[in-house]
Amino acid sequence: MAKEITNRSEDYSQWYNDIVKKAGLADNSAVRGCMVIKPHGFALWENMRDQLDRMFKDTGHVNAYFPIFIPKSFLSKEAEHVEGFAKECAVVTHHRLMNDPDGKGVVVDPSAKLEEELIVRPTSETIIWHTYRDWINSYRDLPLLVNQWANVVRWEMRTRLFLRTAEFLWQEGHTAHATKQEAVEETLQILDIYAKFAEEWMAMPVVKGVKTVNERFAGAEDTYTIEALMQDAKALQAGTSHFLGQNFAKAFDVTFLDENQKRELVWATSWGVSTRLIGGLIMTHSDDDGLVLPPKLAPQQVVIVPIPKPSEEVDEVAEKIMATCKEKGIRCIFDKDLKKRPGFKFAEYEMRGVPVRIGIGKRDLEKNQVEIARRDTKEKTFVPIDGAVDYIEGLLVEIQNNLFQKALKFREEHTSSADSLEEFKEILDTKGGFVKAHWDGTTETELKIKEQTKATIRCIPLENEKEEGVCILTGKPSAQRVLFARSY
RNA sequence: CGGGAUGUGGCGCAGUCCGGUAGCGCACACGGCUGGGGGCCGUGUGGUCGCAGGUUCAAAUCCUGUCAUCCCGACCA
Repeated sequence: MAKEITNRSEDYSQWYNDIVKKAGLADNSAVRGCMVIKPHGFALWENMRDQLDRMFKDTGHVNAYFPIFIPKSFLSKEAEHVEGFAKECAVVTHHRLMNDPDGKGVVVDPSAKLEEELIVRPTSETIIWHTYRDWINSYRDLPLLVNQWANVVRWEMRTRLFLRTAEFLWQEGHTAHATKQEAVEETLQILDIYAKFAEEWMAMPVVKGVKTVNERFAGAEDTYTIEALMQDAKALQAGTSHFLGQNFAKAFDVTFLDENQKRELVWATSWGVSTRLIGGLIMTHSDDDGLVLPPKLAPQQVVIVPIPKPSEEVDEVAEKIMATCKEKGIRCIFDKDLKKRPGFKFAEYEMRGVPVRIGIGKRDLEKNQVEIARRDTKEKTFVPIDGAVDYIEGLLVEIQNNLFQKALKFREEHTSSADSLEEFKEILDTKGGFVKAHWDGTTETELKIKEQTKATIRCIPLENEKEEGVCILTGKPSAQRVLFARSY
């Protein structure tokens, strides 16, 4: 098969592409900028989706579904919002095809032009707030806590599998509240859910913070973010939660009567994470042998490989282990494929990121043991058959923790402080990563720093210590350091 | 959208400069030998050379256009 993966040190981008393709996560498609998510990649997404969905439901949210098409006029209602997306919208202009009168194929029927063009949703704020106007009349209708799992389209110039595609899958939550405080609390609650999911499920450490004016979502009052650091020391925005104030309530005239019979505008939030998380997952843990997956999200947690091939004795033990795994809720498969040899299978499952591999051969059975190999460290050990599943149960937890600790250590080693622009540039050009530095709080300075260094302010961390200092560019006073990095 | 590179069986590539009717490795099929980290030998299947025009007796090769992918930049989740 000779499926070689480019080394990270050689060409990081190519390494990433190789992992995506050779681990069977996704392929490019016939449509520019769009990808085919393959079964292995989709199974991963399903696990992520299911867990997030549980977390949303546990905090009182419900799912709904809104149309993929948005009337063009809706996007004109909130000026700032539309400005953020206008450049990357797909537009539907016609609703019928016809046979080409000149010969082969089909052409757009010019007589089927739409009265009003439809925009393929880049995000659903507008159509949802148009709908909320009908749903909300009284304070008794609030809060309204709705999420949807959907695809969206943003016509990107430059795409990369999972990280930035023209069409992607995501969830978008849209909530309406009676008070500002409640909406702000909702925004932060979701940020906490995202952070918890990233750290406890993806084993990907994140920094929670608030975006600068320049970096925040079009139409939001505040954008909160979770920022992760990839293995090439570039930052990845992994999820955002927006406090929208009353901007959409005003634009779509969504009001309610409060307890005092007074008509008030509602307060809003929106928040989302996307298939981009899969890109983050890959770049946080994987190595030169392929994908590395955290056990909690891995489609298959354990694979049993018979050595050198299935036999009655081996099968019996394997089936027993499978059954015990199933009882314990461990996802386990047994590869009985006769056409592939063990060495091939080892390489293949390493490529696909299966956290634990069990090898069972005649020699093991004689000693009443199996060989257990872990994907994260490549360590192998022999364990008595009877205790194998218990051992694996503990091992999966250990792998999950190890991946998180390893990633955390990497982030800590790649988080620096800079007190001058020279030092700042020096760090970015050598080790990269997050750089904590003082900033005078203006967009102008932020843009100048970006121009000179290609680094942007990823966020102002929420758990930030106050520290007096001076801006590394202008020397003006600053009350705290902010987090800079070059990013995806 | 700017700059650079690349499109040749499923995958990776050679052939292109200097035009003569397509080749290698892997994969795949069949047979045999094997068997604890991507096996070996043999026999085979599979390609209108990204697409569309043009030049020519003749085009993978030369010319024009176009599409796609990758890398770098601007923009964004």
